[in-house]
Amino acid sequence: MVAKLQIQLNSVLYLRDPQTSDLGQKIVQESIILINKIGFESFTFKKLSIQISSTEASIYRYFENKHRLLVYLISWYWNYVEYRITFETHNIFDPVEKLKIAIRLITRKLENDENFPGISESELQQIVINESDKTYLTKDVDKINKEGVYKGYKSLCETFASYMTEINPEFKFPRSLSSTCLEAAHQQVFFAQHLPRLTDIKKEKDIYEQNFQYLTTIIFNSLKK
Amino acid sequence: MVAKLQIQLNSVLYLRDPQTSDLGQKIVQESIILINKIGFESFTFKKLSIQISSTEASIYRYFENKHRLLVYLISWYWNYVEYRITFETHNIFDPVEKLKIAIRLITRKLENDENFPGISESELQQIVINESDKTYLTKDVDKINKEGVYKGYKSLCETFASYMTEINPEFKFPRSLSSTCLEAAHQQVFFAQHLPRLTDIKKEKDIYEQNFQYLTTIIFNSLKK
DNA sequence: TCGTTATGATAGTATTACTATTATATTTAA
DNA sequence: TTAAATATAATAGTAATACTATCATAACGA
Repeated sequence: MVAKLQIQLNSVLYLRDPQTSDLGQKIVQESIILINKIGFESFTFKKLSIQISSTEASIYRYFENKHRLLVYLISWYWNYVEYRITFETHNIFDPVEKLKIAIRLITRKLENDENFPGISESELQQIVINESDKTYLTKDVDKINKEGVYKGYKSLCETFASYMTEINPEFKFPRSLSSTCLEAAHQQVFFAQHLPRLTDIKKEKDIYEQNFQYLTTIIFNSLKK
Repeated sequence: MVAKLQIQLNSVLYLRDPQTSDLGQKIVQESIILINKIGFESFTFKKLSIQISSTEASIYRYFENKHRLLVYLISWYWNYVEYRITFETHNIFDPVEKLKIAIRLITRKLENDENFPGISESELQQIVINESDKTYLTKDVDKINKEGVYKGYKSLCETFASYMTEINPEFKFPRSLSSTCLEAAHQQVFFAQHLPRLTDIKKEKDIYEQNFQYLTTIIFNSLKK
């Protein structure tokens, strides 16, 4: 591939676009590593600034606060997943096939993608597993939702729902089933890693394959007429 | 009913049992109201102490920190739900019936239960919707899990799973489907309230009835042989 | 080269999440 | 009934957090 790709994100997600400067890219890159390492609660701009040999004030010029930075990262991830789905389902017309590809993509262990240097997709995926729900589980969901912050996730959810409706137009809960499964896709991995009694997925075997089997089972059974 | 009931919780959930003193009960009661009002992130022991005309230090004698208090509240809730399921399924032997009763109980809007004065079940249910995932989405899940903090939730999950296995012993994912649905039960309400494009449940109609229909559909379809 | 913009350096503030100490009130046990 | 134990209140203190503000300097672009 020759052309450079870039995930274009809604400008409400940042104060200054981190993709346009060295410091910005460093903030994104290193925040992924640091959040993964110490967890979002313990993560602070102060600690990050030390990591990247910059200052708190400089980071605040890019992101309003650490929650916004998390939303930015998670949003990048969902946009990336949707781009991958679009790419992989191109020229495929059977909705069952398309849905399977999409399920595979949300359950697969991500490898780092050379098309997007500076972002470690595999580490980012772990952040999605551990922290993504915190993007919306906040008292000001409504406020930041109005700004359009969750567009990427909604769009992905609608993509899934549209495949489901194609498969069975009578099915009454395509969006609910999509959001439930998008959530389950990372939740089940979290449970396998930390609370094994809440899942049948065994971390000794291939978590991702089992998760794919699980989601395929419930989705296609639910869609049966 | 004459006998007084009490939900007996694992003693690792508190430093001093709040059910044994006036102050303790006030802490629990008012924390439910305050967390609901301002959200868990903004909630502090300082603010709570003002609300109940006590002091921060006194609250710290009951709970190690605010996260533990949240875990206590959510744990109380799941234990309560399991008690209700046990009660309502008593003398019922058809697993399909039992599962339906259980689904009804996790999707129903709770009314305040006179058997447990001092706890507003309806407000607590809203906390479950908004904050419950934060009990385990923390860097020290493994540590506090070892202490047995999540026993109530696991037990409830296993109850659901056991009904599923009774219905279809070949079904491979009873625990996963149970945890997915327990999570979906509050997630879908949250989405209906704040991110409607992620769900088919409309907040204009009866959220709880729709949610019951949704979960019943996917559970029983998934369990079909 | 002048003006704009980005970054760094430094300082400051209110709040948070505790811990510690002491005084006082209440309960219980001998 | 009195002494001892226990619970709570009152107060103070600390390190860290989540910012905001100011100013100097470096780099960059027209």
